[in-house]
Amino acid sequence: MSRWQPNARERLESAALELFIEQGFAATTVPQITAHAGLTTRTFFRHFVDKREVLFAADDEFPALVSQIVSQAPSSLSPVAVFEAGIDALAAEMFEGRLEFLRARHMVVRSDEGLAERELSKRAAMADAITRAYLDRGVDQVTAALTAQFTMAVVGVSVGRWIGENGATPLPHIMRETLQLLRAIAAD
Amino acid sequence: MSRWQPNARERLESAALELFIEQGFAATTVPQITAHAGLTTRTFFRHFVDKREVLFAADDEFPALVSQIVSQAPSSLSPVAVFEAGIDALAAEMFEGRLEFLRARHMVVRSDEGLAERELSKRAAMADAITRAYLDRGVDQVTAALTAQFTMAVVGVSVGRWIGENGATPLPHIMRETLQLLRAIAAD
DNA sequence: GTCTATATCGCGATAGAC
DNA sequence: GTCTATCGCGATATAGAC
Repeated sequence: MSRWQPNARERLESAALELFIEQGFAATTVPQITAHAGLTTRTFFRHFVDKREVLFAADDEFPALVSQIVSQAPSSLSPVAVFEAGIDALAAEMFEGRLEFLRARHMVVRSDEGLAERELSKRAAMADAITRAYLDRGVDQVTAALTAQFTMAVVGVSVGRWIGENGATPLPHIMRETLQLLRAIAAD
Repeated sequence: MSRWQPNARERLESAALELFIEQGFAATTVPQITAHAGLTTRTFFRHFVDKREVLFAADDEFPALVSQIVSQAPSSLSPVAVFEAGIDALAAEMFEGRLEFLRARHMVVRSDEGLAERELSKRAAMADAITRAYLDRGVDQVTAALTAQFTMAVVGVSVGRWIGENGATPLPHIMRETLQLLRAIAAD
C-alpha cells in the first residue's frame, strides 16, 4: 500500500473544476479544493503555480505539440499551407474528445477576469511556440510572428464556434471554413 | 491650501513606473509606491483594481477610440479597408508621442509574467471593442471577430517593431507594410 | 509542512468642494 | 447639506520563504 492516494494532480483538477462551477472561482478557496482531494494547501501549490493554473495544466503539452506539427510539414509548403496541412492533427490531438471539459471550463473562465487573462496567456504561449517553429523553418521573424497570430485567430474563432454549437459540426471542417473566410477578408 | 496634492492618480502612476524600473515589479510593494506619492495603500486600490493596473490605466480610453474610428469610416469600405483608412488616426492617437513611455513599460512588462498577462488582456479588450464596432456596421459575428484579430495582429506586430527600432520608421508606414505582408501570407 | 508577507477589500470617519 | 477623495483599521487568502 502506498502512503498517498495516487493521481493527486488529477484529483485536484477535478475537485477544483467542480467547486468553481458550484460556487464560482473567486468564492472557492484553495483549502476547500485540497480538502475535497484529501491533500494540503501546500501540495496544491507544489503542483500548480497559482490557483488559476489548475484549470489549464491539462494543456501544458500543446505548445510542444503544435511546434512539432509545424516542423513535420514538408519544407516546400508556404506558412499558411503548413497550418492547413496540420488542421486534422491539431483538432485530433488538442480538442476532439474534450468537448465536455472545454465547455465546462469555458463557462468558468468567462465568469472571471483573472481566468480570462490566464487563457489569453496560454494562447500567447502557443503563438510563441508556433513563431519559434516557423523561425526554425527559416522564415523571417516578422512573417513567423504574423503567421502565428493568423493561425491562432483561425483556431481561436473556430474552437469558439465549435464549443458554441456544442460540437455539431466537425472541428476540422469549421477550421477550414474559417480559414477561407479570413483569407477572403484579408484579400478584400 | 487644499488638503490633497492634485493628480493623485498621475503621481501614483509615475512613482510606480520608477520603482518598477529600479527594483523590479515583484520587489516593489504598494506601500512603497504610495509612500513615494504621499498617499496611503488604501487610496492606491481605489484608483487601480490591482497592482498591475497602474501601468495600463493610461490606455483606458483606447477601446472607445478604436471603436469610434471604425464607426466613422464610410460604410462602403470592406472590413480591412476600414482598418487601412484608420491607420493614421490610430497611430496618432494611441502611440505617437508616447514612445519613451511605451519603451519603458515594455521593458518592465517583459520582466514579469503577470504584467504580460495584463497586457494581453488589454489587447483583448481592444479586439472586443473592434469586434463590436464591426457588428454595429452590420458585419456578421464571425467576420467581425476575425477582422478584429487580424487588425490586432497587424497593430501588435507593428508596434513591436516600432518600439524595437526606437521609432526610426514612422509607425503608419510600418503598419501599412505589415498589413501588406500579412495579406501576402494569407493569400499564399 | 509551517510560517509569514503582502495584495486586496470592506467599513466607517473625515475634510474640503460646490 | 451633499458629493467626492482620502484616511485608517481590520480581515482574509494567496503565494513564497524557510
